[in-house]
Amino acid sequence: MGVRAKADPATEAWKMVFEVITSERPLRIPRVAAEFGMSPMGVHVFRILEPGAELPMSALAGSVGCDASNVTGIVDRLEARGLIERRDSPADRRVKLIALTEEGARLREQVMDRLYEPPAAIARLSAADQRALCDILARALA
Amino acid sequence: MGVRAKADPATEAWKMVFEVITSERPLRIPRVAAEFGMSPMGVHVFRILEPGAELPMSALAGSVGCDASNVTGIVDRLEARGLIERRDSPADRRVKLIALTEEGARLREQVMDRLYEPPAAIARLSAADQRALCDILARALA
DNA sequence: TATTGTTATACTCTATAACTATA
DNA sequence: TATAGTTATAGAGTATAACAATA
Repeated sequence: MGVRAKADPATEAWKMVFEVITSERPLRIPRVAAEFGMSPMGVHVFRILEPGAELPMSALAGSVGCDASNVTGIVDRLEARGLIERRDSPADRRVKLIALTEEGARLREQVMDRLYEPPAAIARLSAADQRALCDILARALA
Repeated sequence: MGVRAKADPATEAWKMVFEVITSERPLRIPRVAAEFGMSPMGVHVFRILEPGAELPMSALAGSVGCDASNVTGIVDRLEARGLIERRDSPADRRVKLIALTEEGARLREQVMDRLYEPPAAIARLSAADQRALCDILARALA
């Protein structure tokens, strides 16, 4: 190929999204996890588990993208800290539903605040650019 | 606080950047790494190590954000596959410079192609949105 | 028979500390 | 003395397979 052609706009945009994420050292999720004494997977679980919601462990495994056997340990550790609880499902006695405790819901808010704190790259944009970015990404995720 | 106020544009934008990344399952870097039989850290090293460049192992440790003792193993595995090589530094006999081999440079191109392949969320945007996204992110990373 | 969650196990990745060879 | 890289080691996270309870 020799001299590389300039990539198309989609690829260029994705490259820069990538750069925004990876330019943070340490990466956001491990950093926030360490800050709260949790594992990165614990943070993922928190993100998925909204206050008031109940999720089967199998659903949790699917959402965080790891094996079900792994979820047992992740849930064990969060439950030992009183942040989440296992509840019996009324529909199927095999499944256990996971939900935040009140303390878990309080901690979740703090964790999410840190997770969603915009990095320098985003923060330094003009308000107009930030709003335009919102609009475009809203369409991307629609 | 009760009902949450709408977050400011910077936070909203960052949340959505986050969503674009984490909506891919499995996550991009582990997925591409597995595809090429590498560890995620191997992919990070490839990303940092441009063809023709030579980097001390300590610099590599800093860039990928892990301990120097860890780099030894990461480099060992890539070197065993003939993708990178250790070279003696002419300036300091303690340091070893890491560089891609020709085969490594070829594989790097394939790995980068997969890494920078835009996800569905970005790909489905209009060309105008993609170009606007490029412009804004270029300013974010300036 | 199939599925949910658990346990046992082995493998990978990681950081810490001790070591070597240089500086 | 300090630094670059290595080695030894132990801890955390992970997936696989076998298991118990339930469907």
